[in-house]
Amino acid sequence: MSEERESLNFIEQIIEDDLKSGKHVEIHTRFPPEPNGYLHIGHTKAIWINFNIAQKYGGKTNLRFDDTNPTTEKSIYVENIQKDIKWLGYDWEDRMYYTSNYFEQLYNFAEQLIIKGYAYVDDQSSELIAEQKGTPTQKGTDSPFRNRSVEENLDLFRRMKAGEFKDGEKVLRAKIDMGHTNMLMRDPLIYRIKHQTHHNTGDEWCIYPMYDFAHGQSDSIENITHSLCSLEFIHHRPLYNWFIEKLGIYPSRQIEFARMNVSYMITSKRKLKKLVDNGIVTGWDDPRMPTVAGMRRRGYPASALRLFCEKTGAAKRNNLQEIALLESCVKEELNKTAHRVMVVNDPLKLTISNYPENESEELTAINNPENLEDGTRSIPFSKHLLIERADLMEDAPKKYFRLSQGRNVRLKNAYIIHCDDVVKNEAGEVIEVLCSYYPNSKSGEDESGIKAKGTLHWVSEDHAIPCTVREYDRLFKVEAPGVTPDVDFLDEVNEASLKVNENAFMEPALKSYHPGDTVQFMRIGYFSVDEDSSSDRLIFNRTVTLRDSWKNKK
RNA sequence: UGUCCAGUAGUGUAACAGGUUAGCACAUGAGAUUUUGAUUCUCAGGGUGAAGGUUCGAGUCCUUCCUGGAUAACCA
Repeated sequence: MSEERESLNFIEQIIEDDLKSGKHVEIHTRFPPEPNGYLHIGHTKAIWINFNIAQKYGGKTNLRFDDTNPTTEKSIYVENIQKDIKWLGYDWEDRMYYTSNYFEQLYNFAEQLIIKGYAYVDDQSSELIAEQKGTPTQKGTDSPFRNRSVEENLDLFRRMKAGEFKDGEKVLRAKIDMGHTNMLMRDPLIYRIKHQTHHNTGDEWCIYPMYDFAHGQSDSIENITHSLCSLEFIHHRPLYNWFIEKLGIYPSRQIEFARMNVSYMITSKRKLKKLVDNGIVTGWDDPRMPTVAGMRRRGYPASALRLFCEKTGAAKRNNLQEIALLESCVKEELNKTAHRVMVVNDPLKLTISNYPENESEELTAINNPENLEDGTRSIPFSKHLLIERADLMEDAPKKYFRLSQGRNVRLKNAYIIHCDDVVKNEAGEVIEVLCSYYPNSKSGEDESGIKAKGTLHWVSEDHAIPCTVREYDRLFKVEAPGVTPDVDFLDEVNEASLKVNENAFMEPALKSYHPGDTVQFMRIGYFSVDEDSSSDRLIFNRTVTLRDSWKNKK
């Protein structure tokens, strides 16, 4: 038996090594979002890495809200983040934590640091402190308050906690090295005063720890074995380790991976918010948004997002994933599940001259040929139909498979028809197509022996139901929006990212579909029923178009 | 200009401790099948940033260089 070795990403390699060496017997990761915005495609990768890797090695993943800044955090985000993670298919079981629940512990850690002579209270302004930091090429200078006694530091810090000082009056700093090549090691701030109500702890605290003095310790408190974060935190690792070492607590290990970027999308919470605030999109869940909520509403299945993460993997180099791969994952998943239905977007009348007036018949359609268990449904057929205007061409080239005078086409699930003539208005536009049908060419029982190269979708005019189709396109017209210097990302917005079509007609069976259902409009694309739909008018969001190799040949 | 990280087809990602023609996916092109010009299937093109060195043998090790990214918030 040739055993193929499964290829591992660099994180899995580290974990397997740790398991093999006995460093760890169980893997424990965490996903630590800050509740100050919605989750987006970039977070999807972070979620996938953290949950998937633990799952793979039989470990656990905690959800932890990294909420150390009361200014920007809100419980509404806490709710939505949970909803999005669950929808993505991941479960933190009973392990949902808040960094803010560790405030007492964190405070004690800070006192310990002071007692050990590793932290001091600084009275200087933020401007002065910034000045003394130096530059990457220039060493910093010591604060005049750097050598306060332990007693004085402790007293001051306790009074900070007690609320004796105003915001910005004092800070607690780690005492490391103002000449360090890593600027984060130049006596970083670890506590600041903020007289502000916190979404979780209310007014209990007026001092809040900074990220660097909260994250690693929280990992340690939760016994996180591998703390997986994005590359931008790489410079923080020495500091992360420094606190763990000085405090003598459980040594979680920080490992950095490259965050995922996707072409034509942005993942900056600030910029995303601007799109919402400027009314460029209808909200955080607008189907054009790269947010989890937006993609869900667009009709992207969670399984497609997971597949996308899997296919793009985890590595340490900056990357820009092509949106085509994401869309290919979406289509791969939807191809397995979506019912094939018929909707005409740009209707043109088609009359079958030799079909009796005022009569109709019910034809049978397979819901999904990729999954026969989904059964069949019936579709009404009659003399007067609507077809896609683009499916008719006069004087068509030989390679054209659709309708043209004198040619045959198959009407999907129905009959083969022959195009006899077209009717035009005064402006010379075709307003109706006249055809005749071959009664013995009915789908499933075709005895006509006639060949038709093309197959068209259609609806019966008298039975069709008007509906709205929102044709979404990419939100930005450049591959990497928001990164070109001196270019406002708002100028890179694709102004034609949404075209609303109120003139579409759907087959009647679609009436029984509900918001969130995603179907395939045959020959067009995948569409998801939007939550804005009402019982008398369905609204569809275009999820993604089908591949169209004809378009490219033209 | 310090420090750190990274360079494998168009885009991503593999190649387990140096070992056959550098694999896979998407994208691209050609063809077959098809009652969706979809799906499916087959085939093709195209790659180790550069130069030296070590070695029987280098994407992998060493040296130098080049390129890209990160990095100076009382944000996370």
